[in-house]
Amino acid sequence: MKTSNQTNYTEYKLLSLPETDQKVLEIWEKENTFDKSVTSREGNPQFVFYEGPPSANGMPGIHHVMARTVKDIFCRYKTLKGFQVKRKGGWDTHGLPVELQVEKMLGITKENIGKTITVEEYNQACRNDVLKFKDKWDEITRKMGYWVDLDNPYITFENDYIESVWHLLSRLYEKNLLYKGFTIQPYSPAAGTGLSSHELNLPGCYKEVKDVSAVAAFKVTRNEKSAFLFSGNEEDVRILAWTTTPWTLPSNTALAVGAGIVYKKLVLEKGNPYTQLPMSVILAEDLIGKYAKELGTYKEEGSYTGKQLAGVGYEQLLPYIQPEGDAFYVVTGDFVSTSDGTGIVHIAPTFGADDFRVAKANNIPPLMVKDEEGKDMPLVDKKGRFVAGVTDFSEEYVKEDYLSVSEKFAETERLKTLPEGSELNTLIRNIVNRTNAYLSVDDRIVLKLQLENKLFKKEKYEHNYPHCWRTDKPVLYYPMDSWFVKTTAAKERMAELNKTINWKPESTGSGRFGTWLENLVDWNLSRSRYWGVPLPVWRTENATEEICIGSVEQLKAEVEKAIAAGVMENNPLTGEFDLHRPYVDNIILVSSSGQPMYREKDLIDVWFDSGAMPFAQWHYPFENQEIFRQSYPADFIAEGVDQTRGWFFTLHAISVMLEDSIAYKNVIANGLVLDKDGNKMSKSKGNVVNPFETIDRYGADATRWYLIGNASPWENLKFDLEGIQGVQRKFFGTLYNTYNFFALYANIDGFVYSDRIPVSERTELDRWIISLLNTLIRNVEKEMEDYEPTRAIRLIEDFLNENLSNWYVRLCRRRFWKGEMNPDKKAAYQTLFECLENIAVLMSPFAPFYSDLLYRDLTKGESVHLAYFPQGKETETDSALEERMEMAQQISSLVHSIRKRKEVNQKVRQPLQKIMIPVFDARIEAQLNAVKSIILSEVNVKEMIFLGEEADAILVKKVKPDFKLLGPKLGRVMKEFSSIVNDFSQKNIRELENNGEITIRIADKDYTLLLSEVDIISQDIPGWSVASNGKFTVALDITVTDALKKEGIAREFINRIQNLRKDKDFEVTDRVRIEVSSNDFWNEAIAGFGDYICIETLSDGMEVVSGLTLGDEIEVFGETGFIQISKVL
RNA sequence: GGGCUUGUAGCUCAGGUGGUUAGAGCGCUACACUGAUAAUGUAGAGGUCCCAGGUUCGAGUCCUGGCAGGCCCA
Repeated sequence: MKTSNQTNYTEYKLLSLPETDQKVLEIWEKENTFDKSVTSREGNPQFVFYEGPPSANGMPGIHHVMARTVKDIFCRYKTLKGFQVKRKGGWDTHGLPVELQVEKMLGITKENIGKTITVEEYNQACRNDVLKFKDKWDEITRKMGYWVDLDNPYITFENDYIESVWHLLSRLYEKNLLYKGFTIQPYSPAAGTGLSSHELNLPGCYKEVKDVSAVAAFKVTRNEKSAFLFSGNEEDVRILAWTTTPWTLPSNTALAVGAGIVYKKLVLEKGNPYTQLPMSVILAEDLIGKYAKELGTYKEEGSYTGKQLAGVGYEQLLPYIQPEGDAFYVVTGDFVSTSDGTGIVHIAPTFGADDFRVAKANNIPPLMVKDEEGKDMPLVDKKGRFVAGVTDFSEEYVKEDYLSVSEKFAETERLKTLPEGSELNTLIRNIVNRTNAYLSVDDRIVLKLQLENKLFKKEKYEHNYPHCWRTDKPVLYYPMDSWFVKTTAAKERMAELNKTINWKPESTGSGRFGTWLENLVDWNLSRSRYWGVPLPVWRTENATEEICIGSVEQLKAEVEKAIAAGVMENNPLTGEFDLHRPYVDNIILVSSSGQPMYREKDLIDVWFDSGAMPFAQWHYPFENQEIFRQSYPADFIAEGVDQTRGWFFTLHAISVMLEDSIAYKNVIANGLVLDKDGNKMSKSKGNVVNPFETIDRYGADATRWYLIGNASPWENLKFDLEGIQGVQRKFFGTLYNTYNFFALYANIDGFVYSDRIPVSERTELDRWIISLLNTLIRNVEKEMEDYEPTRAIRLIEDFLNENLSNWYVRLCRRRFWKGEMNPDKKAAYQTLFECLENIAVLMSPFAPFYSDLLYRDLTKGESVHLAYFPQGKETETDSALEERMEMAQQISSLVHSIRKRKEVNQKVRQPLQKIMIPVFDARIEAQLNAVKSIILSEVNVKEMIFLGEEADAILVKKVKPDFKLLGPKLGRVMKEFSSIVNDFSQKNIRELENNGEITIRIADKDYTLLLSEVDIISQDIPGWSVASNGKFTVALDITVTDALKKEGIAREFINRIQNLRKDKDFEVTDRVRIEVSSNDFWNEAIAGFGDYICIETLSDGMEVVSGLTLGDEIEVFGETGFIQISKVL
């Protein structure tokens, strides 16, 4: 009897993943495991990972756990593979969200900055606030097991970081890739400020408003380009374009059509609906119905695609100001649709982003005038008023909402007394006097069009329009000064290099990112805010001279020059200084001609900050040049798919433009984490998952495993806590049980892993699971190299659950608990040990805590995270063995299904005599023979018989046509053919088998079916209980002979005795004596199988005692009696 | 409106290059097992593969067009 007070392998009472987390975290901290995982790879090739910096001014969410799990998995995996993986952490600290949060906290708006609070105080508040939740972030980082170096992170607000960013900007500047231009942006004339897209997305910004809309009729100029539009000599052909902002019509310089849209020319019988002057109109075919009333009766004369119309010129609609350059013709634009309007869009490049873009692409100039300083400005000033040149409406607000009540009153009075002299004035006077109400500029412009035969339709139109959240007044889209990075200059190169990046999923790279690159516009860097990296450009007031600063050193020198020139008094860059506003704004430099230069007030887009991190995290090029070169570009990055146009883009753009290189070789763009019903998580819905609670409750490993295992990271994840519970139970529970099973018996037997038994000397089952293990190792490696973590996880799960636990351990159980230590037992221990050890390594990137505990429990050595990824050995892989074990599983399953049929109803405990399997293939027969004993013991049957040719006659067979072979050969008669084959009689089948072919006649045509073109399976064996799964057919002999019955009874006894041992809390190793009351029903069975029962139940003896009434009452096949079990001391 | 993406069992997901019984897990039902036992096994029920066309002898898979959800952008 084996006694063992040494416990080599820790046994556990229950599985608690949160406790495991705690325990392992303590060990990691004590042993500096993370450090070691990096230092132990010193001198090995590097795997370069870039951390996309999170912003610590908000709490971490479950989606951050998702993103960071993805990052962590590959860094740990590559460490296992022997790479050195340094992971420098980082914090993103600038940007609008920070500012807005601070403003909310302080109860101020942007207007207060510089007034009730100084820029200095404001920025200090931002600096204090931005790392507010750093502790929480550090905590989640630690708890989730994300290994990243948080001791030396890069922080984007630090001077060193900013200096590197400046350096990059100055290099762009030197390459002429940084310039000042303008772009159309939302602008609030009432507030006098531009609005960010974020501000436009504030709730309540978009409002339903009623504006006057007009369909204007643009008169086509008759020339060779437009000749095809004209039929009569005097025809007046007009292009109809719709607008909801008539005030932009004086700025019109083009008309846009959709290249693929079909347009019609209609000759109107009654002419212009307002003036009745003869007119033909052009509009989209799809929209003709909308204007039935205005069109009246008409004759359709021409049909053209937008493409054909492109290039046709027209007369300027409202010729107040002339453009500089060639304007007033039709162009195509991809944004044109036929969902409303006329299918033709009026283009005012100064007041619409699409307009600006399409005009620029077609070299059409915007309508501009010169301001007092001689600079270009649009026809509307920054207060929202027309310039003087728009004579009819000079200095009038373009939107009624911009007028105050008193202004509106004064204007109304003015309109009532407009001087006579024009038809328009008279009309306006009359209307205003009649209604005694203000008449908007839009209304009056429409009136003017109407009088001039240029209006086709007007109506009040209700639509959604953005409003300024401060003033509640409508926003204008207005050209604003901005600094740009000329990304268009590198567009092709970016697209080209993008093709060398391995994107997961591929479609994000080629689709979302690729098409974005194809349609790239210049990168607008400017932000008119306070907390961010200041644009390092200083300019003279007349903008003739400027300098872009690329280092602190350079700035110091320039300041010294300025001091020498008397522009500045002292140098603020000595001692401690800050490169933020307002300090840099106070620096005035001097130009080479001696004029003072002031800093351009803009901050740069925070996305530039983060995109600069490959350089700036090392304070490159001012320090760490060597380190930078070694860690550029990155091998791997991962962030949410929402970063496609964010970080993924800015990294790529900066790298391509400055280094002509990609910034990252592999990138995973992970999807969103939604709630379990597929809704976006939001505070207002109250469906936000708290990652701290989740991890505390289920453990980091189960959470990580679930996040990755449920679906590929780039799919959206419907996050369901029940899913984590499932992972906990199914995977970790099984693993824990398997380990505990091993530990229990290994401790009893005093097993210690040593002297590896060659796999070739182990049993079939051992060799099988080792073979699968090696296959698993290779496949996990393949998936991980392919950045497919989900597939890898599923492979591990499948191996553990289906193969190791459900088959290997279950079938091998008795090898572990029977008898003394012997080579077979040792082989079983070694095999199970090897499986568990390798699982620990394979799973460690995903479940870093439990895997480490398991690994340490098994090996008594160092952390699993210092281990190396195992070799998937071909020599220990045996695909024939894997195949035949699968056959064994299938056949066992078939036998089980027969046993439990109602008409059979024989539990597995009842031994049965034989199964028969029809086999016509020698190879398969050999395969089955090799696993025969496994099948027999699994299904508790004594013999397995193969029915070969000799039994041919009694088998009922079925023929299955091979569609893949026959389809191409037969073509359209395939269907009929297969139904004939399916209906083959046994005689037909025999003929096919004997002759190797058979002739089938369909529609007077003969077809030859070859034996090789069908699968023959035996479907039934008359008189037997049979089951078939398409591949195998199994017959079970269900006759229970007397001898089998006795053996069944013996096994019932074993069962009862084991139960009682358990009930009585006997130790697994305790030996017992048994007495059973005498009963004719079972005495013979006990006599015949007594030794067997004793061996199975660790009994020293079993006696039948007449009239025994001591012990426990038992029942076997309906017969009752008593059994007494006593421990042998 | 555009780009990308998803739609397969009640739920979460698999389903190279088209091939005739469409799979797994969870859940459900039934049964078995009882020295892995707060575990385990087996079987069963459950599907217009979002819809409509098309290509094909044959479509969950390929093509076209819709519908619905999601993300990003305008």
